[in-house]
Amino acid sequence: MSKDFSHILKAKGLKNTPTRKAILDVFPEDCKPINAEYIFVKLKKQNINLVTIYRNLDSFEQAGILKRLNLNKGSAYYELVGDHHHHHIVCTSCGMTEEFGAHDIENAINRISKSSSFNTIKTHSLELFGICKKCTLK
Amino acid sequence: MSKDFSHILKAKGLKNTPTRKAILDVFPEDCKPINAEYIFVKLKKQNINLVTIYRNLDSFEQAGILKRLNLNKGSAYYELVGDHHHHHIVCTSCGMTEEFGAHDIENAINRISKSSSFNTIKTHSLELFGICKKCTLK
DNA sequence: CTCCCAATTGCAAATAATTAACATTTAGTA
DNA sequence: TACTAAATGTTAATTATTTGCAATTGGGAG
Repeated sequence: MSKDFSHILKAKGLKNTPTRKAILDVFPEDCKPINAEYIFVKLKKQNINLVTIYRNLDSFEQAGILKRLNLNKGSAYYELVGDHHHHHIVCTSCGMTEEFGAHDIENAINRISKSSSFNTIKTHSLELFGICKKCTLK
Repeated sequence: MSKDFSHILKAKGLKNTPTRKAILDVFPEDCKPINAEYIFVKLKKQNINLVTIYRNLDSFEQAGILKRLNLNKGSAYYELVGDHHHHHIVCTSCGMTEEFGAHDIENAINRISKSSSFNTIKTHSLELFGICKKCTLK
């Protein structure tokens, strides 16, 4: 039961192609971040070109459907823009990620945005890096 | 009048080579982040190989002399690890960066680190992205 | 002070991630 | 149904970074 993106695409002036539907359907509801290669492998039966995936990830980010993350993993990871804003903790050993959200951090970021010399702050990225429990035991 | 890194290198078990001194001397005192290419160009008279720069940036990061940043710029930027912990606001139009620091954010991050399922949090990254005043006027 | 060796560097080539150019196809409207 | 801008496929180029290996060198042992 995956989300229907057709009306969102239309609203953003993007055509509703089978390829786009397939790519968006790969994104897990739980917001787990994935990269272009992951989508490519998942859809290899459908013979979708990797270049097309890159282009669409970019379009979807512009359209506000996806958020691009900096997880220090060598490639760009994306997640669905959901209703709850959150950030990630990344295990630098196994790559596992976990979400967190915190109102006080968002409030502080908003305050800093206002006091900066920038006119507009569009987005921010916040990631924590460490070693998860499983990797600590190894 | 640049900082003397020789004793820091020794303490970290790294040899004190002219190449390393030259690379570290390129880093501005004001913590402005720079990338490998920037160092390469600055030192082109000294004919230092770009590969050597990459290798040393990595060594210096391991040694805690440099911090690697995710500024969404396509290449990795580094800055000297100074006494004052801070973060960056990046202009997505011209690339200009500005620093900021905030105790409440650091406190919140420490609290989240403790409440996460991770055993150890080693580092974090926080960046704001927006449009600086100059670029807004264009 | 000299020798030695692991660490460092240079060089060439390989990888990995992403983007560009251009021809072909197709969604969605007229 | 026909048309056109947008989307896709294909191939090749670019950019950032890493790897393997041979040559060099910093800095301690003797």
